[in-house]
Order: sequence, then structure tokens, then C-alpha cells
Amino acid sequence: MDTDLARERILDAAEDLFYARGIQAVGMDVIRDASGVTLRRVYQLFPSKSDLVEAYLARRDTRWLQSLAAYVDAAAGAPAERLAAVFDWLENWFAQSDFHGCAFINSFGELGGTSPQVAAAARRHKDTFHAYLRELATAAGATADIGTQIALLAEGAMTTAAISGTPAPARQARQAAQTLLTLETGRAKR
Amino acid sequence: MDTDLARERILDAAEDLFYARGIQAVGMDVIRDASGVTLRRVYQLFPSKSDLVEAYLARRDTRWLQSLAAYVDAAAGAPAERLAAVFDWLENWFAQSDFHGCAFINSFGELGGTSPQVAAAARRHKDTFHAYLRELATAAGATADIGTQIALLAEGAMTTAAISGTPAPARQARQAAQTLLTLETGRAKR
DNA sequence: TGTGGGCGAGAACGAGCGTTCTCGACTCTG
DNA sequence: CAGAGTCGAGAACGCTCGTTCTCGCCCACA
Repeated sequence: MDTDLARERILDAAEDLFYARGIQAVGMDVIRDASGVTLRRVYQLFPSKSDLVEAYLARRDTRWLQSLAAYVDAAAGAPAERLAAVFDWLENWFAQSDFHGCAFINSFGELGGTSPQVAAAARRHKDTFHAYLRELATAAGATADIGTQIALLAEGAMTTAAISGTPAPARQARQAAQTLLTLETGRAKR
Repeated sequence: MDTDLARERILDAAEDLFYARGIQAVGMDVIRDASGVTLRRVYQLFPSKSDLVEAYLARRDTRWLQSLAAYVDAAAGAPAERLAAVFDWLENWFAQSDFHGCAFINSFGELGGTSPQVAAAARRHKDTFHAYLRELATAAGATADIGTQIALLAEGAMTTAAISGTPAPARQARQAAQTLLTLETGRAKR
């Protein structure tokens, strides 16, 4: 098997398992079984489990943000609608059967207290996400602070959807975000 | 040593340690050392670690909500100010040196995928908290939906404060909550 | 004073898991 | 064909940790 393919299969298995069960609950042997890659090669590609965890988080970070941005770019053009599209994307995500909350919030909750690398990965991911929302907000004519407030709504929707098990928080957050944005940009209330 | 005192010392140690480092990262021997209670008595009072985890979450649930309610009750009377006081309380919490996010969000992220008891405890806690915010919102003349939206802001502030390490999200969330509430109750924008 | 039961301190046990090693088979090269 | 390197499969190692056991001590009670 190709090295790149092995690497991909390991990361695929790691992502599925770490995300579904938590990082500490998944042993390297389970990743071997799920990926079909021998333990020896796993350790050649990722010298330790924490390297694998870092790679898992790094790949998920870029893919998650890219998927979101692609969805937003595909949404019809008005800046306010682009912001609303963020919450539509979140709702789709929340409704997926394997949705289990934000991988970074989960990882931070699990290992943030003991692993500086995991804590830093979560911080970077959230920084990027919040900066993206601030961009969308300012493009829609609002202040960056409104973007920050909308980011809080998005974060709250993620944790609430995860814990409650329903995608409804996405709609609530979307509506609140629209209210904040509409008010700020001075348009009439619906 | 008194049984009740031993129980309290164990729970005190468990809360400090589980909250700071995560549940799986803290062994029973560490709880023995921190509490000064012998392993034998720990297991007499809590037959397994998961029993201790459940007791930890249960006690933290009631204490957290009681502390919040007491602060809100002490705040000056107008209903809208009571809601704002929630975010003042959050800001105080976030600024504490041992703040490490919401224990229930953290526990859910760590064990929600493998422990139905932990997942249920998180769900109950968040249900209660959100119901409380809906009460405060309706008492302030807004709809229950506004209360739900404000709950999302509070949740988002908790995770963002934890990951970013600053208490600033409390103020942002407070301002957004005020905006939502003010708009809804028809008062003039500041 | 003898005795039995409970307690503290710490060892011990057994399972899980991260990581490495062994062994046999296959491949590539001279 | 010979030999050396590489790889897959799985065992093995060492550590951690949840849980239980042992042993010596103390105290209540006859």
C-alpha cells in the first residue's frame, strides 16, 4: 500500500473514532483495525499518538473551515445572506447522524487541561473561525463586535446542539444573528 | 474522621481535580492523596469511579445554579437587569484563575460519546440552565425564544472564554443579550 | 486481660494501552 | 541463486490505573 494512502486511511479512521468516542477512549490497536494499516506503519507515519492527534486536529481544522467557506460562497450573494448561510451550514452539520459537537471543543474539554498542543490547536481553530465571522459581519456593514457576538451564537449553537441532540439551536442562533445584524445595519425589523 | 466529612473531602478533591485536568486524567490514587481519605473509604462511599463522577457532576450542577441564582437575586430589581446580571456573574467566573470552562461541556466532550450517564447529566444541567434563562427572559417581557437565544450566547461565551483564556466574551454576550432583549421589548436602541 | 472486628496504609492484582520487538515471508540486487 | 533489507502479523513489554486484598494496629466489650 502506498504511503500516502496509508496515511489517509489512518487519518480517516482516527477522525471517525476520535470524534465519535473521544481521544483517550480510542487505542492505537483500534485505529489499526479500522484503518487496515499495520501498527508498525502507523508508528512510522506518526511516531506517537499525540502526533496522530495533532494531525487529526490539523486536517479537521482546514477541512471544516473549507467546507463552511465553500457553502457560504455558494450561497446567493448579499452579505447578510452569507452570514445566514453559516447557520444553514451549521444546521446541516448538526442534523448529520454522526454529529457529535465541535471536535475542538470536545478535544479541549478532554485534553485542554493537560495537553498544551491540543489547547493551542483549539485556540487556533476558534480564532480562525471567529475572524471569518468578523469578516462576514463587516462585509455586511456591521461592526467587528457584531461579528464576535455572532461567533458566540455559533459556538453556543454547537455545544447546545451536541448536548441536546437536536439541530434546532442552529435556527435559533440564525435568527438571533439576523436580529443583531439587522439592528446594527439600521434596516427595519421584520 | 466523620463519614460526612470524608465524603465532602473526597468530593472537594474530585471537583478540583476533575475540573482542572479532566476526568480520565485523574486517578483514584490522586484523589486519595488530595482528599486525605483512604482508598478503602473512598470505595466504601463511592463504589466505583463512575459513581464518584456522577456525584461530582450532581453537586456541581446544584451549586453552580444556586450560585448564579443567588447573584441574580442580589442584583437590582428590573427584570432586564436580572438577565444582565447573569452575564456579570459569568464574567466573574471567567476571570477566576482556576476557570477552565463549563464542567458539563468538558465532561460531555470527554465522555459524552462513551458514557450515557455523563451525557445525561450534561443534558439535565443545560436544560435547567436554559429553562432558567427563558424564565428570566419572559419575566423581562420577551418571548421564550429570546431566552433560548440568550442561552446560546451564554454557552458560546463559556466555550470561547475557556478556549481563548480571556473573560471578554462575557461582555460581548451581555451586550448582545441586551440588544436582543431591548429590541424584542420594543425599547429604543441606545 | 483476651478477642474479634473495623480501620489505615500500602501492596497486589488484572486489565488496558502506548510502544517496541520478533519472526517468518517476500523482494530486490549482484 | 544467495543474502540482505523490508514488511505484515501479532506477541511482548512496561506502565498506568481501577479495584481489591493483606497486614498490623487499635478499640469495644466480656
